[in-house]
Amino acid sequence: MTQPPQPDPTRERLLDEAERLFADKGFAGVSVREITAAAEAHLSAVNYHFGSKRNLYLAVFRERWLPRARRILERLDQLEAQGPVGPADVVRTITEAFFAGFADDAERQRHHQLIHREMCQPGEALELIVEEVTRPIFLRFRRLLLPHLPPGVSDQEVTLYIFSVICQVLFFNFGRPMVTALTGRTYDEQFRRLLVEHITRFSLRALPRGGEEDS
Amino acid sequence: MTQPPQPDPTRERLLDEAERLFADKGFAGVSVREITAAAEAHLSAVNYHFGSKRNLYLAVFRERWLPRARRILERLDQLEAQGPVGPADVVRTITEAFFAGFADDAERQRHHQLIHREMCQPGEALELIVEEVTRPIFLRFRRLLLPHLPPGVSDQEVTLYIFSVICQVLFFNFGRPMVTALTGRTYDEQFRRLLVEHITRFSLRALPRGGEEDS
DNA sequence: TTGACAAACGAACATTTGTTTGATACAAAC
DNA sequence: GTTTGTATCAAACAAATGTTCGTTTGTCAA
Repeated sequence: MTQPPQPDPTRERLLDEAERLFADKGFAGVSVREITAAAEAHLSAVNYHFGSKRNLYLAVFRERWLPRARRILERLDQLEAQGPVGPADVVRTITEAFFAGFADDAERQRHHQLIHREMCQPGEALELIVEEVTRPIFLRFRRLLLPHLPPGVSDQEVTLYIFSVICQVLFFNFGRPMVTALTGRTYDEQFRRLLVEHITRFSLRALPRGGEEDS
Repeated sequence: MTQPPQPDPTRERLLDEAERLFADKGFAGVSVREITAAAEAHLSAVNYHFGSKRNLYLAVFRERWLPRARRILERLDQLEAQGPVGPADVVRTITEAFFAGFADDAERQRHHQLIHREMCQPGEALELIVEEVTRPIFLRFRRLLLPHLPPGVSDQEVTLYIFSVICQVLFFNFGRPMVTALTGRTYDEQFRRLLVEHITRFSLRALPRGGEEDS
């Protein structure tokens, strides 16, 4: 009674294992045979279900990555729906969404590794991401923030501010190996809370204050 | 009279083209044949001079990437040598070093793409980078910053602060495709100056002020 | 001339690569 | 039963992969 939505088990398994392996080793670093073996599917299953290896890669973004990213977007919509909120709520919500808005630690890691790789080597997937996720996040962020900014702040300044907030969230997620190497700390629940706290406070202190802008 | 240092032309050409191609397409995305063709060298030249493809990759980091990164380090040493400086000078110097401390735009792009890829998929090269570059930068940054921080600030807080500054510098460099897609701006001289200005002001406003720390 | 050495070369090695083809199993529809 | 469509399978394809081998070339020293 609880399994009506099982459209195509092997197709789903292929997507799962492909996402895991693509995140781990990149597109060129994984072979179709490796994927099909991990998914316990036949070698030709990839070309049968997706047409080509590259199409499978794009399908991972369309059918796995984007839906997850849209959940982050929804959090901002929920925040916006509940009436006027302070800048602290805005920054904290978006930061927490990136750090806690996933099923488990492995999923969050895969998610960020995938976009990280795509930013390394911009392809068709990055256009999808920018238009469907990044730009909407920017729009909402800006809309939520504007009421709390002094009148003198330019659009450009707001854009750069948002970049500086988002880039921290991204970095502390996909720069994990470096953060761990330099701090010696593992990404346990406690450390994640600390990071959210830090990014929020840091970004709030840096909020454009207006009046001091010249040169 | 101007070419005494030419130890091994083809070896140098291999390193040059390998760096360019590895930065562009990643380790697995480039073939030895592609590298040797670009360097106008023989196919077996890679194995002759470096032993293997992976050794060539590591040689790129050791003989190209690290020396360049050390020049950034030297800028901090010069700043430290010239006596007491304010936090604005510290942040601005390190930011400018990452944005302007390269021969040309292509070199800066390659440089950041290489480390970006290595952070994506940590390998032997990342250990080199962390120990030889990242950690020393952190140490100098901390040393230069400490005199200007209120007494209540913890070591951990300083570490996270430095991360948040550095990650902006890195992001605006290797997140270029996304920044361009969202702002529509190209990375010309004017925009780079604007970014340095933004990161500096943003980071200075966010400087830990002490006294407000609890919970 | 001879010897020694580093570099480049041509050619091949055995794997691995993504993709294609044709046959087979199996279900539901007619 | 027959047909139809979907999924899986074995097998093979041509192309590309990293690496190795033996030879040749050029250069400097004895």
